[in-house]
Parts: sequence; C-alpha cells; structure tokens
Amino acid sequence: MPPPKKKVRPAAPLSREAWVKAATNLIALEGVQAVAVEPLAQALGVTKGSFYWHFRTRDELIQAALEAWEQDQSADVVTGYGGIADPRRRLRVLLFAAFEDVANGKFFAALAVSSGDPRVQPTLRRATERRLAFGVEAFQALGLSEVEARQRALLAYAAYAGYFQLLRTTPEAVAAVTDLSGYVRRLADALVSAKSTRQP
Amino acid sequence: MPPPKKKVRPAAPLSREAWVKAATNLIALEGVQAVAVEPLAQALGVTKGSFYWHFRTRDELIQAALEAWEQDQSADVVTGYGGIADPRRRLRVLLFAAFEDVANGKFFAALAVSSGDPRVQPTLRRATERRLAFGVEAFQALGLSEVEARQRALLAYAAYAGYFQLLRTTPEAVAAVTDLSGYVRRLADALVSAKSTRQP
DNA sequence: TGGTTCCCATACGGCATGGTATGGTAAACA
DNA sequence: TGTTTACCATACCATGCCGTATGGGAACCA
Repeated sequence: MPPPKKKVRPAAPLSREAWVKAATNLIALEGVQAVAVEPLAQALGVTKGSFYWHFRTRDELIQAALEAWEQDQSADVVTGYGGIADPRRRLRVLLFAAFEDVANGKFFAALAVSSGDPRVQPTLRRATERRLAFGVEAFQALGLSEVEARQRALLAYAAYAGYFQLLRTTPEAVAAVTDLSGYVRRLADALVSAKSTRQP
Repeated sequence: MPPPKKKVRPAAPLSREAWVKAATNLIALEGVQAVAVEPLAQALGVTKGSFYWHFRTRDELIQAALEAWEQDQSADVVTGYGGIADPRRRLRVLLFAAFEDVANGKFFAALAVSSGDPRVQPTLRRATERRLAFGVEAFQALGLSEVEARQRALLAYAAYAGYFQLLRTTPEAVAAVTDLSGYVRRLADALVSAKSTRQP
C-alpha cells in the first residue's frame, strides 16, 4: 500500500510578501471584501494554517496591503513632479502621468468600491487629501486664487476618479473613446487655459 | 400569571413597497451587499417570516429596488430635457440638474460601489449608456463631430461620477469647495465654450 | 360561530468564513 | 544523531446569514 499521505512541500515556502501581493491583486480586481482567507489560501496552494502563521488576523493582511500601496503613492508624488518649474507644463505632466498609471488608477477605484470598510477609509482619505492638496498647489502656481484653485483641483480629481470608476464598472462605455491622450489633453486645456472667471 | 406571549401587531402591516423603500435607502447608504434580510427585518420591527411572505428571495427585493430606481431614471431623462431648443442652454440645464439631484447621485455612486454584484451590473451599464448617449447627442447638437462629442460627454460624465464618488468616500474633501454651482458652471464653461481643437 | 385569508413569529438546517488548537514534516543546527 | 525551528495541514468551534417549514393570531366573511 502507498504511504498514507506524502506531504509535498511547495517548491519554495510562502513569504509574507507573497500573501500581501496576492491580496493586493485581489483588492484591485474585486475590492477589499473579496480578501477571504480560505479562498486566498486555496489560490496559493496552501491552507489557512499557513496564513495564520504569517499573520495574526485577516485585518493584518489587509492593513499590510493598504500600507504598501500608500507608501508607493507618497514615493511617486514626492519624487516625480516637484522639479518641473513651469506651472503649466507641470500640471499637464501631472495629469498625463495620473491617467497613464492605469494599475494605480484601478487600485484606487477598487478602494473607492470598498470605501464602506472602516479599514479602507483612512487610507482613502489620506490619499485623496494629499492628491487634492497637490492639485490645489499646482493651480495656485498658475496665479489663481485659492478658491478657484480648489474648484479646478476638485474638477480635475473628479474627472480622474470618475474615469477610473467608469473604466471599472462599465469598460465598454469608456472603450468608445479610443483616444485617451486626446481626452486628457482636452481636460488639461479646459482647466489650464480657461479664464479665471466665467466667459461672457 | 401573565399570558405567555401577547403577539403585538404593528399598527399597520408592512407593504411590499415598504420593504423596497427600506432596501433602497440601505443601498444608497451602504451598497447592495448591505441588504441583508435579517438585519433589515429587525430594523423594520419584524422578522424574516414577514419578508419571505412578501418576497420569494433576497434577490427579488434587490431587483425590485434596482428596477424602481431605473424607472425613475428614464422618466426623468425623457420628460425633462428634450424640449429645450438652444443646445448650449440645454447642456447647462442638464449639467446643473444632474449635480443638483444629490439623492440620485448618491444612489448612483452606491451602485458603482456594488458594481461587482452581478445583479447591479446590467442596471449600471444601461444607466451609463443611456446617459452617455444623451450627452453625446447634446454635444453633437453644438456642432461637434462624433469623436469630439464622445470625448466631452465622457469628460462630463466622469466629472459627475467622480464628484459623487468623492462625496461618498471623502465628503470632507468635497466640503472644501463650498460653491457647487460655481463648480458646475466651470465645468459647463470648459466643456461648452472651448474650441473644438487644442488651443495654441 | 366557524372558516378563510393575510401577515407574521419561531425554530430549524445549511453554507461560508474567521479564528483556534494541535500535530506533523522538513531543514537547519548542535 | 537528537533537537529545535520554520512552515503548514487537519480538525474543530463560533458566527452571520439565507432559505424552509410550520404554526398561530387577527380580521373579515359566510
């Protein structure tokens, strides 16, 4: 008779980061609530026993994934667009970069989907505030008042958030607009070059 | 000794519509996945027994709520803005009306939150397609090509969707812009009066 | 007064999942 | 070679929810 159970070790033991990465992918696809321990373990070819050795609880995994994303975020913002001198050009580069980072946009949209989760809320709030503040600053550099800069930053950010929300919920609708760069260019033109008050 | 259980009837028996309305409110607040039979029954002061007399299943309640909303939607669009002749004015009225209907905007954002649910997807897709088509038509009436009209409609709709998403996830961020009508006016100006191609 | 219908309570089974307890195996180490 | 440590499997309990089965009270009707 065969030996009752050959315990086959996976080629490499799972690291904590592997769990976090898997959770991050799952969040981007289906939101935070989809991060369930048992299905995730099955997808990784192990069982819960493995998970609860690496993490104390499910919350800990989710927090780890969120923090990892937030870290990347801050790094991007700080390093990237501080150096561009011309405020008009800086704004354009900022907008294009934001829309071109599709993976990041999708993850952000997934977070918005999970905004009901109390773990997600602080992360989402911080990210939004930081980005909005950055946008306000960029518009003020154009010489606009703070009120106007806030309006335009909110408009730009809403266009960003809405675009990736639509891309997530109804990609067919977005697919009708094939020229993304044209779309962003139009947004940039509308926000950067418009006069400071309503046109007659 | 007191009688073992005085079955106290509620003043009025619950109607099917009362359940639908309660579900609708819950969806607007927390999304579709929050519509759970037992908690909802408790909130209404009854038990599951009542629910499963009015509905065959939980799905049936959710479908009913979604259909009710979709009906209202079509009614609004059809009745409201068909008659305005001047295309510029028509677009402005349309935009202002969309942003002013806060309840509807919040419900839409809640549906986007629940976009993973297979019951929600068709409703969301139909609503998005109808609204976008309406927008494309309105921009074409300005004399724009279809490609340009699609871009602007998507931009307007993204600004709409993003605004209510932000209002839902991080209301503090939106609160910094107190003048909503100014915000919408800026959006309208940017979309309606901009030249058809990029400015030099 | 007895029956019928509407509306609901109670009790139960079932499933998915979070979390715990415990043991087992392989590799490194002494 | 014996022991410890890292990593994981298995079995188990608890909880929250869906759906079913059944009965029962109140109101109306004959």
